[in-house]
Parts: sequence; structure tokens; C-alpha cells
Amino acid sequence: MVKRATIGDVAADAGVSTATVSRVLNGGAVTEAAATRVWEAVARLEYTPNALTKGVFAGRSSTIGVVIRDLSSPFYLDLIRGIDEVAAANDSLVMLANTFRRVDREVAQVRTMDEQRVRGVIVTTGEATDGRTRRMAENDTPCVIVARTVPDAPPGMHSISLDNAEAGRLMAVHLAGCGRSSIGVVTSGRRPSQIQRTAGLRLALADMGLPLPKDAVTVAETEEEVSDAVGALLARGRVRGEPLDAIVCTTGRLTVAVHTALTARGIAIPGDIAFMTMDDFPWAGALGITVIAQPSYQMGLRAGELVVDRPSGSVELVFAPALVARTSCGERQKA
Amino acid sequence: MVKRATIGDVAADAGVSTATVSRVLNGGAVTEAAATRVWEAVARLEYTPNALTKGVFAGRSSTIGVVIRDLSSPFYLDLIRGIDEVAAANDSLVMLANTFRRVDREVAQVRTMDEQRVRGVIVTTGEATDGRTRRMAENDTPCVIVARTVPDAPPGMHSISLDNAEAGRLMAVHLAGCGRSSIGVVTSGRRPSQIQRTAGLRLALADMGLPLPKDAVTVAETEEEVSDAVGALLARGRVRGEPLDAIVCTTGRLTVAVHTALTARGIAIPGDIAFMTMDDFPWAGALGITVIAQPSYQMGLRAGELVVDRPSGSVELVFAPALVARTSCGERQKA
DNA sequence: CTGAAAGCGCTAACAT
DNA sequence: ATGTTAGCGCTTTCAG
Repeated sequence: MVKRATIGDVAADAGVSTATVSRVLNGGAVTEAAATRVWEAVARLEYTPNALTKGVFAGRSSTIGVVIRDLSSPFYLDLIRGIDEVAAANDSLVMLANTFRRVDREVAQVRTMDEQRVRGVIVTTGEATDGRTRRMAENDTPCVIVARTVPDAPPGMHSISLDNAEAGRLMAVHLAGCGRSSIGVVTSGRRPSQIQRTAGLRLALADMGLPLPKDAVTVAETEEEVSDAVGALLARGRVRGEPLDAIVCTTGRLTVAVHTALTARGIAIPGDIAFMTMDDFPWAGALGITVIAQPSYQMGLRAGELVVDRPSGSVELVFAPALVARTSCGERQKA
Repeated sequence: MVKRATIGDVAADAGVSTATVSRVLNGGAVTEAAATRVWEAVARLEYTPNALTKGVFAGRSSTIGVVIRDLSSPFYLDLIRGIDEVAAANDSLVMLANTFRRVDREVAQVRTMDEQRVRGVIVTTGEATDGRTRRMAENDTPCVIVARTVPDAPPGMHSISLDNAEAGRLMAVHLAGCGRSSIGVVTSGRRPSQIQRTAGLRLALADMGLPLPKDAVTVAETEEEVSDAVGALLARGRVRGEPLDAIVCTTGRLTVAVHTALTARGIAIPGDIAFMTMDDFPWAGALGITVIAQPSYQMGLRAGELVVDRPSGSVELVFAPALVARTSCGERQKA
């Protein structure tokens, strides 16, 4: 094994002090002659500076920590791409951790990021990590909480989220506009974003005189549970003699599962039932699925910027959802 | 801003030396009484150890570096999930960098990983970074090159790839089995994996007496170029009076684009033309698209293990592709 | 412009 | 079992 050259080796090889080497590497006042000799030594010894040591001295590393609940969701992929874009533009790297949707891991991963003295963290975790992130903010480490707002956030702690109630409203209006009146919802549970979307949907529906009874909303945590949830919705419609004419999914994570549950039962979309869901995705166009899109890439960009730019105070960014109408709700096509 | 407590602060608060603190934190011989006082001090001061410093001392950090060419490809997402799984199981983190398909960034990102003194790197980069990774391997940093093999790899430098020729062969056999004989190919260019897949396809086709002329293979680097490539293929068929009855895409990255180009022209799949592509993806089932799947998650797992387990010598892992037959090639359905 | 020396926060001998 | 001491590789005063 070849031992790595240290700054001391370079200094010795170039016949200068380590201070001088550090100066030519980081831009200080040095004579041209010295600089040349140092660069030659760097090349000869294949010197690669140790970023860890720099970090120790600076008190923090230059990498951005990102903690994601579910790497397989397309929303998060685009978010990460946005963050990475900002990181790359700032000679920074992204340190990534997936929590596999487990709270204990969320806490552990955020702590690890803190231990790594990251430049800032961007997390999609729940309230369980708020104690830690608050403290990190106090310790001068910017924190960005994605996908929910944070009450009484201290300076340095920011949030980026979607206007979820508006997302729900958009769904209601679009469905009503497509002539649908008996709507069923598949949602994924306790998270504030999910609840707000359903609430926004219900409210807008009510405004139009369309009720959304409690049992028209079913919860599915996992893809496996989706088929049952859809089945329950369908059965409810049959019993009441008021068959469902639309199904809404409030999370992009379960889109495939809901779509599959529907088509597997031989249900035609939108012939039998209209379908719309959250988050745009590459195949949505090909499949004609109408969605409420989040600007996930933009959100990643802004999250990265909050870490890099360190605005004073606490900033709360709420993004607007956008309807992308296709054909899955029986939209009447333009001439 | 609250200043972070150091190990010295904890030691002072607990009335012991820093060495003792270090021992209770990392497991050494200490009296119960001392340990208790230290843990109390840790809690009181909200001490969070500095992983950077540990890394300096150990000569390397505990994070795994991953350099990806194109974060938007589903193959890489699954690869990352596999790597992250191994990392999480080893108290490690993943440091991620996207290169946006630019060679200069590949080189820069791999260098940055080296500077970070990562535990090991997993890269999907081209030959341009081989100099650096070879040196890293010599410096005792395991390197795993994904998606191509490496000639004369030194110890510590490993490769994980797909049997691309076999992938091409599987495509040829399947298409022939579905009664197709005039095949067009959309490929994405110069990379060895692409070339090998096309070569494997051509060879197997030739064995069955089906030629694959040069102009039946078109290259598209970007999604924008796909439509033209598909158009050229179609036009060629018309001119020769031997219309295409199948189109093959050799990269998962362009699947959506090729599919869209076909359907946008009003071409029925598989009625008019059979279609198959590389890499399975969540919606393939819903769309009935037949694919050659790579075990991407498994590949990520193995890549992570190579970094963590540090086998001596150079290991070269070649994974077998698998045909996932659906309906897009006009497969005759089983009774 | 340059070098000597102190120190960033932590670990690991080496004594005691 | 515990404290003292010497670094890990680098940056940064502070003299010269």
C-alpha cells in the first residue's frame, strides 16, 4: 500500500514550510518561484488534500446532509437532484441517508449528520427530530424541514412545503368540472400533508354541495394495503347504491398501487371511474394520468440555497401545486 | 449562537480527563461511577461528538462515496438504495454526487471523494477517472466500478456489471420467438455496455438467420434525439419495403422517450410494432412493457459489501440479466 | 513573503 | 482504572 503524501511531505519536497504550501493551495501571498516548486511537488507526490482535517479546523465540513424517508418516491428523487445541483455549484457534496420510513432511524440519521458537522441539513422527517434540528440551528447549522411547516421555528430553521389544502381544492374543482360527484380517497395516513390534502378536498367539495363522508376516505400505509383500501371504497359505493365515479390518491408513493388495483379489477379509467393523484412522474403522460404536480426540483433548489445562503431568521416557503390535466378524469378534449 | 461542547468540556464537567471520556464513549475500561458522571455531563452539555476529528485520526471517514452519472435513471436509484442499505447496516453514510453526464465533473467528483477520505467509492463513471481510482485503490480505498469491467484492475479495485451480450441475446431470442424478424434498435452511443448489448443482439439474430444491418441501429444521446432516431428507423423500413416489426431500446434511460415517440406517431404496440427495452421499472407492469431486467438493487448491495468487506485482490462481478415478458412484443398468452 | 509554533477536537500509547 | 502526553493533517497567528 502506498502511503498518502501529507502537506508536510509536499513542504519538504518543495523545500518550503507547511505554511507556504497551505498558502499556495488556498490562495495567499507567495512568490511565483515558491508557488511553482510547490505545485511541482504536489504533482510529483500526487498530493490530495485531506478535507476532513480542513473541516476539523473550520468547525464544520462542506457537505450538505439530506435525510429522506423514502428514496423510492419520485418526489424525493427530484428533490435530491435540485439539492445536488446547488451543492455542485458550491463545491459541496450531498450526504444522503434513507430512513426506510422508520422513526428511530430518522432520529439516528439526523444525529449522525450532526456528528458529521454538516454544513446544513435538509430533512423530510417527522416531529421526532425537531429537538435535534432546533439545537443544530442554534449551533449555527441551517436546517430545512421539507414537506411540513414547523411552529415557532428558531432562526436558522426553515421549512419548505406545498400548499396542501390548495392541492386538495384543485382536485375537487377538477373532478367536479369533469362531472364527477361520488369521490373516494386513498390516503396514506397520519402525516400533516396527507391530512391537509384530504381536508382541502373535502372543504372544496362541500362548497360545491358534494359531501365527502368519512368512510369514503381509506388509509393505506403500504402498497400491499392499497388493494384492500380500493376494494373497500368500491364496496361502499355498491352498498349505498351510489357507485363511486372517481378515486383520488393523495400521495405519489401509492400511485402505481392504486392504478394497478383499479385496472386489475377490470375497471376502465376514466370510463368506469376517474382517477387522479399527487406528483407528476415520467410515465404520467404516456398513461394519461391527471395529477397535481409539486415543483419538487425547484423545492430542492431552494432547500439547497437556504443551506448555502444562510438567511437570518426563519424562512417558511410554501409552494403552489399545479394541476396537470390529462385524460384519466374523462376530461373533455379541446378542439 | 450556542457553542458546541467538546470532549474537554465534558471532561471538565464530569471531573475526569478527556481520555476517560473517550473511553466511556467508545467502550474502554472505566468504573461505573465515572461512566455515570460522564454520561450525565454528556446529557447536560448536549455533547455531540465530532465525527470529522475521528476521521482525521483514523485516516479516513466512515462514509461511502457514490458518483452517479445520471440520477434520473431508475437503475441508479435502485443501486443507491442497495448501497444505502449496506451503509446503514454498517453505521456508515452515503455521500452522493451526480455528474450530469459530464466527463469533467466525473473527474472532479471522484477527486472530491478522495479528498473526503471516503471509506470507499462506488462509481459509474467512464475511463477518465480510472487513473484516480487506481491510485485510490493503492491508497487502500476500495473502489467499485459499476456498469463496466476494468482491464488489469489492481487489488482493491473491483467491478460490477451486467452480462450485456447476454442481455442482447435474450432480446433477440424473445423477439424471434414472438415472430418478429425486422428489428430496429435505438441505442445511446459509445459506452461499452451499449455496444455490447447491440453486439449480443446482432450476433444472436445472425445465428437465427436474421441480419441486423448497420442502419437499423440509430443512436440517440438525449431524449430529444429519440424522436428523430425512431423516425429514421421507420423511414428506413418504408424505403426498403420491408417494414420494421420491432423496436428495441438498449438503455432504460430512454424508454419513456422511445415509447412516446412510437405512440405519438399512432403506432400500436405490439399491433404494429413490438417494443422491448432495458431495465424494469414500476410502471412497466401497468403498461405491459417487456424488459430485460438488471438486478440493480442486488448490485448496489454487492457494491456496498465490496467497500465494507474489503476483499483482497480484485473482484469482478458479472450479473445475469433476466427477461420479464409481458405483452409489448405480442407474446402469446398462456391459457 | 516566509517560517516557527500553537492549536482545531479527538485518540492512543505510556505511565501511574 | 485513570491521567499525562504526544500526535492525526491542516490552518493561522505572529515574528521576522
